[in-house]
Amino acid sequence: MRVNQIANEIGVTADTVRFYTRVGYLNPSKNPTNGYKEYGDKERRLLRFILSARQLGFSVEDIGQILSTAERGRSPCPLVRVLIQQRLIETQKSFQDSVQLRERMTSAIETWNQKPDRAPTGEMICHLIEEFDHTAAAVYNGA
Amino acid sequence: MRVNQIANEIGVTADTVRFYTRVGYLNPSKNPTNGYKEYGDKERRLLRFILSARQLGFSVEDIGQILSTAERGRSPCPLVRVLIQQRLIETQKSFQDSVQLRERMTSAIETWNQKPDRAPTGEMICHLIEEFDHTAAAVYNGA
DNA sequence: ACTTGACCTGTGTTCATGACACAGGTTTAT
DNA sequence: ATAAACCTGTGTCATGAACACAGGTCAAGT
Repeated sequence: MRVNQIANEIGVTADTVRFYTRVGYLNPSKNPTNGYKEYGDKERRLLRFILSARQLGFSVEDIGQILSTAERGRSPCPLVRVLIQQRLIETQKSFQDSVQLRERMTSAIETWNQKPDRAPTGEMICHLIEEFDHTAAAVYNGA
Repeated sequence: MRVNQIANEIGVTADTVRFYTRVGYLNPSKNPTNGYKEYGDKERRLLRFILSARQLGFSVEDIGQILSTAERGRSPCPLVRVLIQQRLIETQKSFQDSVQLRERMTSAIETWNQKPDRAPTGEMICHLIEEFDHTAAAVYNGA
């Protein structure tokens, strides 16, 4: 099985398979006649596992730790339970960041509907952006 | 004004100031005796503008376009109105991604509370992750 | 046997946005 | 003068792949 075959079978791009190979999580054998990498059952199982873990928000490095724990025959489950808590916190944060950014953006768009375009001056580059920031700061300060 | 002074005054790190200098948005003069960069009023205004725009979700490249439009004396406002719509779409997407990931994560954590740790086998690396993925796929398929 | 063209491969590079490392210069205190 | 503390610019690193590209392979046609 070569890189494109396994990629198609699992439903990812060849570049993704190459990436996980490059970082050492997949260890295909090498066809000596042409140097092509040969992926087998073990790699298929590993790749599926990697994708499942990615779906759950584990980082590529997390997965490396999980895999190497398992390789040593130890249960990776305790580590997995710890790591997902950390990743959940990060996800909450990126969720909150997205919410707040979205609020700022929609608020700006609405405000800008009432405002004209204006050429830049020595003081202002884009009055929409600069004035909105003042407004937002004022709101934030409770003014 | 040197890099740390302007950075402290505006409330960012010196590395951030260096970054915007490197990409050419800030053009400090150079002290010929020691090679240090000298930031002045113009750079302070520019830096503030850059940060305001970043707060609104514009990418660094967006800001480059906005700045170069303004430099040519043209109003950047129409561009700004277009760009923020595009960035808003991306923000919505990252918001949705965060929500869905969070759901998967919390659902996994809850499920895992009922499950024991287990050592890896030839078939399984981490039964928590692999079994959760089956479950999730089944739910998704309406089973 | 040979050639053409289509497809495939591995390796190196790029993306975004700063943070970090580091060798050397500068300022302050002694 | 000297030592310590601090500052500077430049170069590299980080994520998780996607992309570029030179060359290899393989089937079809001649």
